[in-house]
Formats: sequence, C-alpha cells, structure tokens
Amino acid sequence: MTSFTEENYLKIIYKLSAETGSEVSTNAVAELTLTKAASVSDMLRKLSEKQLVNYQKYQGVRLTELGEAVALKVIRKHRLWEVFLVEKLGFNWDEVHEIAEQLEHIDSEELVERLDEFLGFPKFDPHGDPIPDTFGVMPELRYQNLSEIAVGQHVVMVGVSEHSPTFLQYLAKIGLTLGCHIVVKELNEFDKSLCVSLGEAPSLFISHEVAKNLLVKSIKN
Amino acid sequence: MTSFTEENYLKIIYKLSAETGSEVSTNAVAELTLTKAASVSDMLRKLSEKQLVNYQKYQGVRLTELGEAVALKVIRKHRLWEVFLVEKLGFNWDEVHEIAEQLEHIDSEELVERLDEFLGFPKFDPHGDPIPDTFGVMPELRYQNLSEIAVGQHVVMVGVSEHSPTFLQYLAKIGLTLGCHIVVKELNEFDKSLCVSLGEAPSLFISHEVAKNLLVKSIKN
DNA sequence: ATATTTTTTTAGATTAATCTAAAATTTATT
DNA sequence: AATAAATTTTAGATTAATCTAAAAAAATAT
Repeated sequence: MTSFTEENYLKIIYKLSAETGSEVSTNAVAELTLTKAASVSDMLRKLSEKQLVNYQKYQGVRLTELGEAVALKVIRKHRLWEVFLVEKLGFNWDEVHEIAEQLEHIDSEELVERLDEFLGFPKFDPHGDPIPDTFGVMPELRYQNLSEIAVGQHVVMVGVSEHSPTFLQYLAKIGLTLGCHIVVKELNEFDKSLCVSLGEAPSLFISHEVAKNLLVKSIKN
Repeated sequence: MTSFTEENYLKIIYKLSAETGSEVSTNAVAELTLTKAASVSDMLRKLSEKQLVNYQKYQGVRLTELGEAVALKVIRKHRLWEVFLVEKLGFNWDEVHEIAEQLEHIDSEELVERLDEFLGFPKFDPHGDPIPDTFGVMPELRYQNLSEIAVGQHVVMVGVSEHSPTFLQYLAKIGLTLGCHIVVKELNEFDKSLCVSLGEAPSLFISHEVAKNLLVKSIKN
C-alpha cells in the first residue's frame, strides 16, 4: 500500500508539521529525507494523488487525516521497537535509532499489538517521546517545571506556563528558546535560583520565579 | 551491500542447492522468487559480477563461499526471529513465516547477536529447522526414529537408517516418501506396531521393525 | 542424427525513486 | 513597484528490478 519510501516522507512531514503547526516546505522535507528538492516535488505530487497529503504547487504540504494515520502508525512502531531494543535487548538509548528506522517499516498489525503487550503497553520511548496508541492517540505528556529538575540533569525546553510578553521577551533576551537544551549546573539553597548551561554558551543564572514557569522534558542519559 | 532482493535470491539458491546438491536451474529459482526466468537471468548475471554466485550461461548457478555466507546469515536471522515471534510474542508456528520474511532483512550484526542471547541461543526454530551460528555453522540435527514418536505427534520423514533396496521398495509401495508428513494415530501395545495417517490417504499400518528404520523430524503444533 | 520441445538468454520497455540543469514562481530588497 | 534572490517545479536522465516477446541453446524424441 504505502512503500518504505513513502512512509519515510509521511513521517518527516508529520514531524515538521508538528513543530511549526503550518504547511511544510519542500526544502525542509528535502533536508530531512537527504534528497534534493526536485525529488521531493515528485514525491509530493505522488502522495497527493494517493490522498495522503494536501499539496498545492509552491504552497507547501500538509498531511491528510489518512496520511497522518499512516505517519502515526510508523511512529508508533518506531518507538515500540526502541523500547524493545533498550528494555529487552539491553541496547543504550543512543544506539537504537538506526535499527528502529528499519524495524518501523515491518508490516503486520498483529505483530505491533503483540509487541506492545509484550512490552507492557509503554507510554514513552527511551528518549521520553510519547508512543501513540493503536488509534494514533498520543498519551498525555508529563512535562516538568525547570524548578523541579535536579542538579546534573539534562532537559529540553518544551514550553512555558506564563505567557505574558514581558516574560517571553525576557526569555528571548537571555537566550532561552523553545527546544533549547538545558543542563542544571548548580542550585543555590538560599533563594532556589539555578545556574544552568545552554550548549556552548556561557552559564546562565535563572531565578526560582522564572524556573517555575519553564516547562521542560528530561532527556535520559 | 546486498539488497533485500539479492538476499532473497541467495536464500532461495541456497535452499534449492541444499536439496539437490548440484547446480540450480534458472526456472527453479524463478518459481520460488515468483518472477519470470528472464528476470532471474538478469539477476544471476548481477550476482555473478558481485562474486556471490558462480554462474555459467545455460549451466545453472551455485553459491560462492561469500554468497553462502550471506545466505546463511539471512537464514539465521529468519529462524531467530521465528523463535522470538513464537516464544516471546505467542504466535503460532504457522503464522510467523511471512513476518520473518520481512525481519530477516533487518541489517544489524549487533541486533542479531543480542536477539540470539535474549532467546537463550536456540538451536532450532519452531518448525524444527536448525539455526546456523554466527559463523554459519548448522547445529547437529537431532532426528528421531518413528518408533520413538508418541501417539498424536506430527512428524516429517527425513531419511532412513536401513538402505536395502527391498526396504526402500517396500516404502515406495506403501507410499512413504522423503518429506511426507506422518501423524501417529495408534500404538499397538503387544507388537509395538503403529497406525499412522499420511495426509489425505487412508491410514497405514507400520511394524515396529519398519518404524525403527524411519528417521523423522517432529513438527511442533 | 535430425527435428521438435523445453529451457534459457537477450532485446527492448516499464515503474519507482532518484538526480542535474533549466524554467517558473514566490519572497525579499531596494 | 521593479528587480534581485531564493525557492520550487519541470524536463530529461539514470539505476534497480521487473516484464513480454523473440532468439539462442540444450534436452528430448522420433
């Protein structure tokens, strides 16, 4: 029905679309599929004929409901296999992606359901990413506040619970953006302020007041 | 290195070659790959260029050592995955072939070795077929005599331990051929003779003397 | 031993997925 | 708003795996 290649395109369009919330550009897809824009154009026309995407020339692409269902099935398989590789076969969480990229295309509904059961119906993969259920429904994400994170932990910023412009402008000014990686370096006992590092940049001080309003996702290490 | 398709050809050539012991014909390969002879000719030329087979036009094909090593790796993976599907996921032994046909092409040495360990280094798959080790070495086959088989068991005839023409002619006469499926229906206590059935054919009486000389492989059910 | 049949190979097309180079469209800049 | 720059699409090729139809070789039967 859908080829290995088509499934990869759908998965990538799903991910890009989830990030931006709007149409996905040809170039963005080309970058992740490791192909050229010309190849992407061809494939988008084909996926469009198959009713898997809505595609208007020069206007970017979006998944149809059908396309999203297919993408979610692939993502479900990918993440379940990652759990299997880590929990059952003892791989490290950073060694499993490439293998799961292959396993995600194995075609058998029965296999997926039995694997899910064998693994105890996990809700998150070893990277903390949520595993869609049979119907494509994602589990609730269990984000934490940065203020709850222990020293030494590595997290990704996934949102804020305070939405005032002042607060958001402040975040932009100190370099805290959605998706940035944060390592908690130090916790000051007296005022609960944090010293954190952001990738290469010099360390940053964050007050408890600010930390309470930052939603983060922890990254296993 | 070797594509999905090439691996399937090598696997099929291995199996045909193991049965006949000599060169494999183009048509025989075409039948099992579900393609036409013309396609097989093309592929044999290609596999020959890659040093995976020895192929002389019109003279049939044989695996090289390299080709056999690749085929055995695929067979190893196929049979290990079948054990996984039956032992861990609870599939019936007759439901797993199609899924294993896909899983056998997943490319990761590390995965195969860890799977083998996870399964407890099984020597035979759920159909009783031997699983080659990492180096492509098949375990000793543990055939049984028909006389040792319990009532209700389903076996396949794989050989004889008496090779006299009289005996072999007798077998042919009563319809016992290599590869035929036998179900043990009844055991007569007083002379240890058996009543067995062979597929659709009417039941057959076999003396203990004959049963002792029939090598069979049991089939899990 | 010749003719017929069967098997196998070659020649020429087809499909899926990709590419490069050129043309078309959209976005950004003066 | 006109032009320049960037993005996207089309046109035309390429590669892997397959096909049909025709030619060549081998096996079989008279």
